[in-house]
Amino acid sequence: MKYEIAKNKFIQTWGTLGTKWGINKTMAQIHALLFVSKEAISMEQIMEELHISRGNASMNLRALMEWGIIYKEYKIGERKEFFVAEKNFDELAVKIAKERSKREIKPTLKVLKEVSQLEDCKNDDEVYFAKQTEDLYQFVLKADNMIDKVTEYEKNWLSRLIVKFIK
Amino acid sequence: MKYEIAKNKFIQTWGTLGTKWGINKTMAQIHALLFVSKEAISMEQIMEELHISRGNASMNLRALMEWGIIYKEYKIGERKEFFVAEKNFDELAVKIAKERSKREIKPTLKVLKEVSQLEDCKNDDEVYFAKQTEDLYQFVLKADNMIDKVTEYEKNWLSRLIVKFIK
DNA sequence: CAAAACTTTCAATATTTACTGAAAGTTTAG
DNA sequence: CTAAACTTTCAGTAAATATTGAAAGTTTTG
Repeated sequence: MKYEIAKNKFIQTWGTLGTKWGINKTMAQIHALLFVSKEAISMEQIMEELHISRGNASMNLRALMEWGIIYKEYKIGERKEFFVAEKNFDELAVKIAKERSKREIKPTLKVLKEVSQLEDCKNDDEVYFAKQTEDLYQFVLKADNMIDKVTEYEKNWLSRLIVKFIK
Repeated sequence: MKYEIAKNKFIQTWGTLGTKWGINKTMAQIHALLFVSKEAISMEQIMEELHISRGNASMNLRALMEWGIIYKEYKIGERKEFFVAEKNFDELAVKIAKERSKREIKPTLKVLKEVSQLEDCKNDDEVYFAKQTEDLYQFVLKADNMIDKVTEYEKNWLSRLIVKFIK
């Protein structure tokens, strides 16, 4: 496959994958572009390569920086800002996992805890609801704690996890 | 909190969480409703509780069955179909993980492999692209294999994983 | 076999989500 | 200080996605 075709295909595929996981297409595409770029690139270049507007580029670059998976870089003698992606895979996975935990899992846990504490469980339906939500709370909590634990201080956590599990 | 309020809040929250992970709101809400219901419930009841149309209910029930996380049930003397959710947490997590792997990860792996095989890498950019996509392929492959491995025959895999990791 | 009881389909429509682009904001250079 | 170079914001619009509802399909019953 030719470079231009391959690069474009990669960017499109990563964008599509993003949408299926609740990440907007442009955000995923910008990440893909930076991820395969050896050099830091400017907003101008991003707009051009992805055919997107200045506003779109600006907003999604900010979002990616908030996720901590791309960084700003300054070149001497240049006024413009340039961007680079986090290139370490474990670091990337850790940051995504932590951010999603913070944004989505933890708020959900809070609600699960709330709703599982019913005032008074008169009938079977109420007892069952309380039990199911309580159990779900415990399960999600356990999974989320594992994310915290595994990603906190570990480098190469994925490899270590695999080794440990296979044993 | 009162039962009706709590139940509604749980359904809404689960629906919202779904949308953030690329699952449509109604699908997640139907799942939530069935998940906290002791008895199997009919399409009619689902439509009523969630205020959705017949078509919407029908399509999302089918989707949930394709994911293997809800089941049809028949009651004697009743013409209607009733539905129940998978209530085992490990089973639920396994099915979701496998389905997402099949639908999203494996197709992505295929593309990653393709694009990493560049015809000829003349310049630095091309070499870098090939390296990054190849490394990404390996990383995603490793993660996906772990999902396969962990979910294939194991019961209580999450607990076992935690125990193994903490050791 | 016909009608009743139920489910599925899908074109039209509504809703949600993302994107644009021009104006406003900010920083740097001279 | 102010003009140039650049970035951000956000109201309006476009695109993507989900939902409706009525018609078509299917199964069961008498």
